[in-house]
Amino acid sequence: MVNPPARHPPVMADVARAAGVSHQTVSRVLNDHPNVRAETRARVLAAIDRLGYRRNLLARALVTRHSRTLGVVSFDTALYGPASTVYGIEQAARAAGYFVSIVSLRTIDQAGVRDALDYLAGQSVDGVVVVAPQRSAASALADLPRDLPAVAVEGGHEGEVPVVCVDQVEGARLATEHLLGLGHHTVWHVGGPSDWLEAEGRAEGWRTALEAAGRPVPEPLPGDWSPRSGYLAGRVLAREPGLTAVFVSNDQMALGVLRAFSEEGVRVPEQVSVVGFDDIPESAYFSPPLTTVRQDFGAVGRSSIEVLLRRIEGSGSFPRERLVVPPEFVPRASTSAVT
Amino acid sequence: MVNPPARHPPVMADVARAAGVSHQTVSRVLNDHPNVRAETRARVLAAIDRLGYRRNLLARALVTRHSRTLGVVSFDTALYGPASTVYGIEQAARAAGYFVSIVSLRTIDQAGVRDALDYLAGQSVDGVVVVAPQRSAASALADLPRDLPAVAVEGGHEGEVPVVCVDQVEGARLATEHLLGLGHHTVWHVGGPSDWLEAEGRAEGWRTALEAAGRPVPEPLPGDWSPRSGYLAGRVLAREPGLTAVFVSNDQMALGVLRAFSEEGVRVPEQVSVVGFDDIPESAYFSPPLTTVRQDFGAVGRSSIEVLLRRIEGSGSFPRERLVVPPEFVPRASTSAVT
DNA sequence: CTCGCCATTGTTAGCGTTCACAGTCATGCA
DNA sequence: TGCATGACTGTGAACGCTAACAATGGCGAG
Repeated sequence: MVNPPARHPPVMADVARAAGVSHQTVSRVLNDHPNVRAETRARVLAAIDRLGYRRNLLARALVTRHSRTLGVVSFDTALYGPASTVYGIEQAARAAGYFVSIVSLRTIDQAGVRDALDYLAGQSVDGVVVVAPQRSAASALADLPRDLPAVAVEGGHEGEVPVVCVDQVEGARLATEHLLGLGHHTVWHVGGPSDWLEAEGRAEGWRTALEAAGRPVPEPLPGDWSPRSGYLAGRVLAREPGLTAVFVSNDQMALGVLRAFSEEGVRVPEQVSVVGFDDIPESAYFSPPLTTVRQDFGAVGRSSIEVLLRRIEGSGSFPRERLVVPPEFVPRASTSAVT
Repeated sequence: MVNPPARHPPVMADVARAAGVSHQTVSRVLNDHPNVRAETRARVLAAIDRLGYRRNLLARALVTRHSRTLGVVSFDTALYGPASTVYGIEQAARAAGYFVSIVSLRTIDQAGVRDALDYLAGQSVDGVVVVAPQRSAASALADLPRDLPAVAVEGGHEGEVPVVCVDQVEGARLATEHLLGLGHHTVWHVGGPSDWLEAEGRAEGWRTALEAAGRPVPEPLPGDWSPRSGYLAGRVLAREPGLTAVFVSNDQMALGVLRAFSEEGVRVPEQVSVVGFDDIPESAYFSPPLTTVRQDFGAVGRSSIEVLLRRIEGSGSFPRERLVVPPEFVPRASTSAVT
């Protein structure tokens, strides 16, 4: 007795033989083609079930030219922001029936992003999401393969690539106006790395809010997102006479500022009010609990996939797009009115 | 004049024509086959370069039966631990020339893990890494498709699947012995969710250390990794007479404990010493900076890929494997000797 | 001088699917 | 009764690559 189709997992032809139909009919059943007799369909499904057949997506992708895989390029996904964004993207993509292939960059620069995109293109992804918060990364998107649908998250508006982002400027404005509303004469700022678009947007929102209120704009202190850089900035700020309010560009640095203030005997919020940005899970338990601005990473992920799939599945060209997700102000105990 | 191979990107046959050789020779050049004349190789490479040819990995995978893609299944990659682990895995996999396709589970249970594995198997991944810190997830690995190489990270020792993990028991022992060494009579414990293997290991290490020293073992307080649950536990602990030392199962909960102590007027480390676990980037800037136990997620990622690739690329069977990465004790300011 | 070997190259046949195009058969209508 | 119609099914040819084998030609050994 000849060994049937042992060794390898069953293929469509095996199912066809078992069901007494042609492989094409099996394909039709699998693809929900309408013109299949109910009885035939049942027989095929039974055979599929009996043999434990699973369709080979590689072969399918080869002929359809669609891999149903999306590429994601991101900077250091161990960080809270990128990790949350990628998580949101993955959830949305899988819900839409797409696989997600990820490339996480250790350092970000134009060449790195381009290499990553090349790498993914070689894998025949149907499209890519680039979490490109740095100016240098954003510019790598400008010379993207013409036929590879892409969307940038938190990116700049270079080229034709659509962008999904949280309104950083608005978030910073909310934070700054909150502080001004509490009676603070002006607000100091600890910024993020200069080539990050998010840092830029937050600084811009802070500055505009101050200018709109006709207040002096202090020289911002530099930071690199790390608690340590916030701590260093905090040491400096603690010695600044007349300081009553600080807007820090992210929560981790704000933690460093709080730590420095605590060491220097500056009481928060009694003497100085502090606002952060991001609302990481820890912020509500800082000492004191940190007033901050929350970003809805889930919404960003969902929107970016939505935009991307529209370009992949829809045909024709699309207008330059820029989708802005609103931030949410989260008041806590690190801010108070001037007495 | 006939339009050469426009429209679609060039394929191997186009390169062959351009170089005046057969497609098989092009294939040989691409695969570094030795028997190709240097001059021919150069001509082919020139043609590849000129046409901008990129080999279609899908077609290659179809015939070689190797996709050079690894699947990663993980629980909520927005969390620090899983995010760091997945980051390490991705770095190691890409360095080895593999793509990484990720499935991030919102909730974890046996069915979820099995579905994820099915999903990935359907994509013809060459192997999977399961970041399965829960008992329920680990058991889903027991009935894995026989022919799909797999490795569990932080998993149990069910089935034949090799495991890579940080030595949680040892880490907890280090933390507990550190506290006992400072003169504390006993150490309280805030634990993680009961079905997490990491929580279990940490509780075990804590308990054994106490028992080995002949000290009383207080009833551990329950937690769910969140700062909030740590805070709630902290409220209870603050009222515990005679309490001088607490080992908290992760840094986020430790933050909650610190917050509760601060609110209740319990001074750390003067009155109570606190030790966490994980060493998240924020820990060094808590008030006070947190003594904790660091896990080397990069090493875990590298090791898991190493083990997995050995099974994919090597042939034959392998012994049941369990690779343990040592933790590192990080002393900071939240612990001090009993006065 | 002839044979066999080896380096090099080409030819053919898949991998497992979908697509395009034919068939077959029952039905409805003239 | 004949024939167009539409529902259903089958056949062959891609998709772009690698594997297996065949063919070619140059060279040294016998």
